[in-house]
Amino acid sequence: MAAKRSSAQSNRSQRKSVSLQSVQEPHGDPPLSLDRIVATAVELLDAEGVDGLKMRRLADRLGAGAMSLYWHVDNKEEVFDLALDAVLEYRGAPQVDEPEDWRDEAVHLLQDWRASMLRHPWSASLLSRRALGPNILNRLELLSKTLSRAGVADADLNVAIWSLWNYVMGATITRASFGLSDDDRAAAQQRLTGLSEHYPTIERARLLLDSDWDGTFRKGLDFLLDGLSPGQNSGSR
Amino acid sequence: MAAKRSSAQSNRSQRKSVSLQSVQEPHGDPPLSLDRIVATAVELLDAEGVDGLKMRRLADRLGAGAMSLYWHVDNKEEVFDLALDAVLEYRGAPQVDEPEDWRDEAVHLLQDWRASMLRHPWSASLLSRRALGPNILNRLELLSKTLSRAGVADADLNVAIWSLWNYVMGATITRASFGLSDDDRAAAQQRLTGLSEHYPTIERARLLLDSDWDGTFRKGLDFLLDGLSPGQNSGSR
DNA sequence: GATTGACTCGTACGCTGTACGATTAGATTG
DNA sequence: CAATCTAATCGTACAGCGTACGAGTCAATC
Repeated sequence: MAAKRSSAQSNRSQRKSVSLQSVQEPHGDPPLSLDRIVATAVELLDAEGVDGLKMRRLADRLGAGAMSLYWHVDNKEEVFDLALDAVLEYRGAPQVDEPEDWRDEAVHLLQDWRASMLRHPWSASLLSRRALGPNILNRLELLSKTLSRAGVADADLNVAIWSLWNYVMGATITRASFGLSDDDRAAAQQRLTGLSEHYPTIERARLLLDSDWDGTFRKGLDFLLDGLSPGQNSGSR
Repeated sequence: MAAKRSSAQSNRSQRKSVSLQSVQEPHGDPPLSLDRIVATAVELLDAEGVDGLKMRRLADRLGAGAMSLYWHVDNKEEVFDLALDAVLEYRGAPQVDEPEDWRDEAVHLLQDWRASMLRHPWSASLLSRRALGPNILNRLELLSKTLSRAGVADADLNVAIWSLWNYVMGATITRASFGLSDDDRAAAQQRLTGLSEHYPTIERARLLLDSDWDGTFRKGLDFLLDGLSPGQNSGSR
């Protein structure tokens, strides 16, 4: 009998980030591993949402017993944390050292961030946990570097990063929680029409109705970047 | 025996908004009511967090049997939705019709929004549910009206509202999930110092460390408002 | 007095996360 | 070779959860 390794290695920050790519066995039941567990958890979350992830079901999908998971993982919470970070791996081109347009670079970084999360809508609702996995930190570092190279002073970097982060996270959560499906839009329409008398301005703005979410996100992002770069020529680009 | 009224009235959008104020009985066990249930749920959430809210405990606090709650409420989810909206009631002065500085008004509205949620940190983690309660809608309407009176064209209103909403929600969730306590900050410090080699720019920005959250929020908000009001004089104010 | 409808609640069920300890298989050691 | 150790798996069991169901209470109405 061995002492569960959990406490010995539950130092999660040290554990190398889990990749979703590398797990592709042809058939049979390959041995359990953290990578397989996380990859399957992401599958399950994609298919059934946050409430659909149960330890027994996860184990079933892996062809394993439920309790076998606990050798690799401390508890269910950790599965969530790992799944969230796994989904946030950045697969973009490594930054070059040429100046390039920093603004394009920042926009691309942030749009990709949002898109990655919207591909797995459950990830937005997990954001409230204080999990700074390596992939999140990596994205933050890339963003910081971009802004820094753009000439943002170290003293202002904090504000700039947080503003952009906040905007992206808010937009993503909002987008993920309001429907991606047409049914949801219909429901929203239904909800709002009855109340237009109490909320006339909301109705005038056509809030929530036939919105171009991606375009709205982009426009707002540009506004924010305009504000953040007072020196630049803040055209609408 | 009566048919549960649930389905008949679970038309939540019609139900008048629940107030936290009005529930103050000296002692004894006043009869159950939706107001009391929601108010007590908020208490319990404040004290124990999201995971601390169990139907049995909620009922205990109310001096009632667990199943009695289900006469007033469809399920636990609805308790969450109602608690979230209850906490978002706006207690500010009703808007006057004088012009006033629209920018100050908007800033005040958004700061109050954030502050209201930070007073109940669990509320941030509930944001991912698509619950547009009356109090949220009311705040959105106020914000819309302010922007509209400031001269924002109806066509741009949608973007403006969502940008501000996204920013505020992102900031609030981030602030609520990263620590309010000193222990949390110490932990963050601990986490980051080991990794400074991998994330040098993050460290230079002193991200997450001894940050003035309120000030950062305010500054970023100003940047966003600068971007949103291209016509105005976009001073640092 | 009988009936009704609003409201309360005890019991029970299915499901959850996971503690505990037995079991196995492979490597290491004498 | 046998003995021992370590990593990994999993069956069983338990406490706690949300809530379905139906019986119970009480005031208002006929």
